[in-house]
Amino acid sequence: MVTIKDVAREANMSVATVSRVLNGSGPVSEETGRLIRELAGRMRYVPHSGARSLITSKTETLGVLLPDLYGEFFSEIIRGMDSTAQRHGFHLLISRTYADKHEIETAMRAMRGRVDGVVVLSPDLDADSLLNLPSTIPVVLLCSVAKGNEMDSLTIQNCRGARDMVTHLVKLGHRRIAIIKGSPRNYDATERLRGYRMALRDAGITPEASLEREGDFSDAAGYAAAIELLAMQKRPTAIFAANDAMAIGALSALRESGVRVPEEIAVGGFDDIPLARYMDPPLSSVHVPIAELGARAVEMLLHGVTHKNDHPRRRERVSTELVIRRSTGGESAERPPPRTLKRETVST
Amino acid sequence: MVTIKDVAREANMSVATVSRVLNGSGPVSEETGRLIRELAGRMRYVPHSGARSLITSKTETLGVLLPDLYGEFFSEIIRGMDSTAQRHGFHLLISRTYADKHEIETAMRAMRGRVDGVVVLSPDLDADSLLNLPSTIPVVLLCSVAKGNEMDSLTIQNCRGARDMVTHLVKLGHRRIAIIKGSPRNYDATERLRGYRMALRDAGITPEASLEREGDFSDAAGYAAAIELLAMQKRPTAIFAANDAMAIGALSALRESGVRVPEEIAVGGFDDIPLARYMDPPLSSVHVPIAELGARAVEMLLHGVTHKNDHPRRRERVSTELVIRRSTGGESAERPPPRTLKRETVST
DNA sequence: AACAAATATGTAATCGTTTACATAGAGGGC
DNA sequence: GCCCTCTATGTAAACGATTACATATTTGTT
Repeated sequence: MVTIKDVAREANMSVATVSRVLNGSGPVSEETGRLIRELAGRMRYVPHSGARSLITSKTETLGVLLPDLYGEFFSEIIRGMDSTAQRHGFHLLISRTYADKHEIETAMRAMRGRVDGVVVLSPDLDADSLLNLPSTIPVVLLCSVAKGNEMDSLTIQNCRGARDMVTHLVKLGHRRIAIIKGSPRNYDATERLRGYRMALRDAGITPEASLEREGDFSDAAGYAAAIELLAMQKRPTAIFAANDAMAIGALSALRESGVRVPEEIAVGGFDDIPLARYMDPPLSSVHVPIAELGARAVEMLLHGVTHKNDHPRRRERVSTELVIRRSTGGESAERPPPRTLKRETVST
Repeated sequence: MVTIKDVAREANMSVATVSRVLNGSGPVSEETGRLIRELAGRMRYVPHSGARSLITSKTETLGVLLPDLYGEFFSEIIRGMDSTAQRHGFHLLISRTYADKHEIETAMRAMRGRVDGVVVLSPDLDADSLLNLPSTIPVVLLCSVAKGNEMDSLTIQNCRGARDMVTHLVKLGHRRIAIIKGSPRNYDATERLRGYRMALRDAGITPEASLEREGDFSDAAGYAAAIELLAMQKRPTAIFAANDAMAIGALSALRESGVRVPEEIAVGGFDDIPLARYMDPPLSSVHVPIAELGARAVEMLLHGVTHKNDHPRRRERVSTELVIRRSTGGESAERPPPRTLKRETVST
């Protein structure tokens, strides 16, 4: 593997000069510059980033700690992060962890010397507390807000989004609106529940415990909860699932039970995953700009990395948008399946 | 940031001893070992991996070069890679590129000194040729087979999978079976086309150009192709889409046109993405074990990395499996939406 | 003509590790 | 008591870059 020394020898120059040419630091004669650049190219010299980061104490790499989550959310958030990072010349070191304190801590240490900063996605409410340990590198906390500590955080406008959806249902005349909740330990889930209750109160409706069903963001949970709701004497006329996966599970339960959506029961989800529009009926949801979330997290992190000294900690929130389709029967329903997709879906 | 020197000073020992303790190399007294380990833990010492990799010339990191692809495929393959890598104590450095020669090459160099090996997912047939440059580190080529060079490759059993699906359609009595193709520059697409033709020939049917429609793996393309097929005087009785996204697009075109599936036209896809089973009717497809694909790629790469000297190049292929649901009306149709999902879908 | 300033280049220290080699004391066999 | 072999530790040289400082050459000012 060719090193800077090899190039220097070949060019009859010192390594310092080569380094200066390649980094554009310090003065060099035009001729020397050309020679060395040409030589370096021909010899396929690429600086060893480990060596470089050792002396500059910069790695130009950002760490990403993600819980073991699946599907569209994962890929979208990485896309947002990577494109932003790449635009700034940074790489992404990705690590999946279980969202538990110990694992996160282990992963954090493993990143030492490899990254200039870390984005931690920690929807598990417990996990954030340990993160209070003063980290030596900048950290951005995603989908969770750490209590009174020293890192940036970025969250989804969960409460507002849920409130919008439920208010939408209320406007359609629904009074008995059920919710299929997420895990009580999940930050997003608790916020969405808060928004649900808020919207009901806004409408003068008293939240009712029997209409709040446990769930865990899985489609199986959505299915089970829907079955339970159907068994009630006083059925709800609308169901708000705290995420689309559960909404889809619920839809399939309703279909099996011969319940018409939205005529007998309206269904709304949260996330607006791509398949939402392909459901039958197409699922109304709360759109979350996932890639944007990732992009913004990296931007915040990069600011922390480059302005380490003066970087005021921030708490931001990306906004959501209500997307009305046929599953809630709203008047302004979106047209049936769109012909063009913003983004191409590539199979393999 | 605490270094090995700090620990050594605190322990009144030389850095060599500390290094030996922490790496379990060389002999140390039990007492010294305990002392240093305890101290290192308390001081939160973590070795600087850059420095370490400089001297050992190992990074314990694998690079992953992915085209800008979306959705489930991306996250699943990363999952498979990461879990395997983690099990071997390796990290993943992920970079998205456009699948073009220049970009791939740039990304490859940027990885120099950062990784011990690279997995390159290069479905674009052109891109593989440049990869022939003798890379200094091991490379595993995914979803593409490089011509007569020196890297491992791992592909999907595309041809066989497509053949199985089409044969299944033939067995149901179909004779006029259309295909919605992928890009002719895409390796998976061309192989699936090959499988389609093979199955037809096996059944004594002559492939017909008018039944082979262009597509690009996007749902929009599937929709458009289906519309075209419906406009033919002699409509096909079955459609095989080269991936699920196009199959879903086709389904929605058929629904809009009031064509019953599978009674009037049967539809089969490829990939078996998670939403396939939620379609109406549930979509028959060819299951691709995506996570496994990623896992196997990393395994091959790790073998190349650790047995650098004697590592015979291999060409492997992961097998697919036909999944019959209602969209092809096969007799042994899978039961309606499964109640439990192997993997939990977490929203955020 | 002399000297300062600017330009081009080289020398060597440094970053945080690992590790080959050196050293020193302890134990054992004769 | 001598030598050999362990065991435990220290010393210092790498690894491949960057960069402060030194040096030599050129240019410009007076």
